[in-house]
Amino acid sequence: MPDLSIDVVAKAAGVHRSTVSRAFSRPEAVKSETREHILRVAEGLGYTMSPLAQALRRKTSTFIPLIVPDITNPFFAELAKTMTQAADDRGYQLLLCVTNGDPAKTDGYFTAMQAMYAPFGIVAPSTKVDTEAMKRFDFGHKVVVIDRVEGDDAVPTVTVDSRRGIKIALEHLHSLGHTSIGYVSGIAGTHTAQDRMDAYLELSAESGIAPVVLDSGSDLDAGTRGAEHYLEIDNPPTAIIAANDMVAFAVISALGQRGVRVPEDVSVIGFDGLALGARFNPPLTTVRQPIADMGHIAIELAEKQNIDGSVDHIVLEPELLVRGSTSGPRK
Amino acid sequence: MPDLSIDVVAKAAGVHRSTVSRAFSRPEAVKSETREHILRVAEGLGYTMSPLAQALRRKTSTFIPLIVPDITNPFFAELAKTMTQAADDRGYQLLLCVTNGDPAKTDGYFTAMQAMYAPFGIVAPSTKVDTEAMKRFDFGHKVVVIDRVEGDDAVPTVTVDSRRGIKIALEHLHSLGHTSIGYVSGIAGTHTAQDRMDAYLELSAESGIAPVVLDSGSDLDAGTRGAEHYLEIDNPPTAIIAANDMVAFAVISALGQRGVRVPEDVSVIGFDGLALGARFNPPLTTVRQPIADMGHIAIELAEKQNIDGSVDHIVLEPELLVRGSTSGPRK
DNA sequence: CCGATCTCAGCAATCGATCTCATACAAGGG
DNA sequence: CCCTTGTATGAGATCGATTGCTGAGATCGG
Repeated sequence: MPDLSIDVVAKAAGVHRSTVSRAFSRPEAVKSETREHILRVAEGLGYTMSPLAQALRRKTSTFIPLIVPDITNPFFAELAKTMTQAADDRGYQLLLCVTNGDPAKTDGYFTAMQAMYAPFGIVAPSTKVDTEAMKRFDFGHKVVVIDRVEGDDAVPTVTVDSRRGIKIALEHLHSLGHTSIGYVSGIAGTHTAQDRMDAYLELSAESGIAPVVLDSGSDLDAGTRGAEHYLEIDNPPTAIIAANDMVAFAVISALGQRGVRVPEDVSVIGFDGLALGARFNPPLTTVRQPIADMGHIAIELAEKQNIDGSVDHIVLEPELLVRGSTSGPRK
Repeated sequence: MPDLSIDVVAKAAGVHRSTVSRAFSRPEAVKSETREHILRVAEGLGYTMSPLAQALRRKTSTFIPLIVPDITNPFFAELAKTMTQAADDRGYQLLLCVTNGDPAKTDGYFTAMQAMYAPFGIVAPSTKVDTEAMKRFDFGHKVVVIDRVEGDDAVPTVTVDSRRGIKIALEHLHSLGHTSIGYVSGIAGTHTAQDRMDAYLELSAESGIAPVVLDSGSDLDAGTRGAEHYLEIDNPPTAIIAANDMVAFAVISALGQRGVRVPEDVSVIGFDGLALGARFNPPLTTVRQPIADMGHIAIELAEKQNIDGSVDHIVLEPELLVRGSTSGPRK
């Protein structure tokens, strides 16, 4: 196949390459008759503009990186999915970047994103470290973060109201009759994880209930340890809040292996609202984050900032999703 | 920040830009003394080469697209994870492309990959359609497929031996004492899904057992329907093979909601070996695919083809992963 | 009928690198 | 001492697009 450059099309259409360029990217600048002819010729040749050359010349592209720590984590996978959609709804191409928790890679992606002239990027951080990496780059390229960011109001963020989410979970459990409610922490390091934990502690205190933190670890084994801890307690709670759905899965699994049944013996509620939860055994009751909205909003925020320089911090409302992992306490 | 082009570095180092270029990409072509000086200067300036400009000029890049139908599916997520690693072990940058099952998007990614001068691409197809899309592009850009491909030996592939996997599952179940073993199909359309189903049917026939296909549907609800079907049968099988782990999850979940317990009432075995399975309730016994190997091999195959034009078809061995979802039949 | 205004398309420089070719200088052979 | 050979760097065209500037015609009012 002969390389399809703009010049080839220009020759075929009998015009200059600048005209072809304009036909594509500035339709009003070329007589509509000519334009249509060019477009037709291009179509016939199967021509598409080189995003590379375009980006190089324009010093701006439509590549927008989404930086996530671990695509294997369904939360990020769902985020990636909806963001892909949201991105190309607006004519962007999402580039999924997975750091696997390696800060060096985050750095790499940031410089790559500069080099690719990305107009902006989205970061879903696993740790607070990531946001520090951002500071090492003086960003003409803007970034929006899907999490809360401490001490740096200059970066737009979108989060779900952690406190509200925990409150919803607590209320649900209370209404079911639970009075002793434990907590298993999720991946540490993120602000949201911290916020959820804090909310649990505060809210418990407020309602005069002694908090029972079964595990505050940072890894996926928190669930297993939480379950073990649960068994060691003399008067174990009748319900458990897990910091996120993945932890909830792990808790239920570990509990199950030790003969504790959910929700018969103990209720478990998660936080995230993963689609996967519906197919868990039992289907997971959880606090749903509007993941799809978060994706769209993140992109809107980025665009808005690009245009008028405004920096917003959007906080979304979570909602309760009752499925099968919670019920009244065993009497 | 002043735009960091190769010329800036060249000036700063007091050499011509060609020398800088060579210092980076053809180290042996420049006096080591000069080279080190240039590298030092570049380092100090925080300079990195523009992958865009590089690709444009070289007509080849290190971007390699991985095209998957659905990143939300943990199989593809795990594949993506290991391939990211495998890719940049070899100096490539993996670009994750999600089609969401939309063939039009697949096309889009193919043309994008041409435009980006990707040296090759990896496709993990959801349907046979994808491979047809490939034919519409005459590929100077080569593709390797993670699946079997029908009637087109020209494209390298890597797969797991489906028949062997099903056989392993069957043998495991037999050894546990099961004689009536049902099957729930997975996502249809892929060759592997077809192969697994065929293998089940043939192998059952060979051992003189009547196959019981609980569902042969193509979507994620196959699990639910399979469970319903299971309940309607007079003499239901004592074990079920699910075409993949996700379906196994769904089956177990649906069964659980209907009061059927796994493995007490019925054993269930999956196919994939997802990490998630270890945290399911109960932990899923499954036939493990060496996903990480598949990723590495896919890239090797692509490179090999690029070099000597060879087209290989690698078939990997699956292995049994016994966890908690299988046990002897209830007597 | 003429100059002013407006459209529309061509020209050429440019983005940041690569690569072929040419040049400069050093070393080695006869 | 001159010519060959080789090594190390510089010059400049090029990849595929964009864009400010220029000029050719068309339109229009007086």
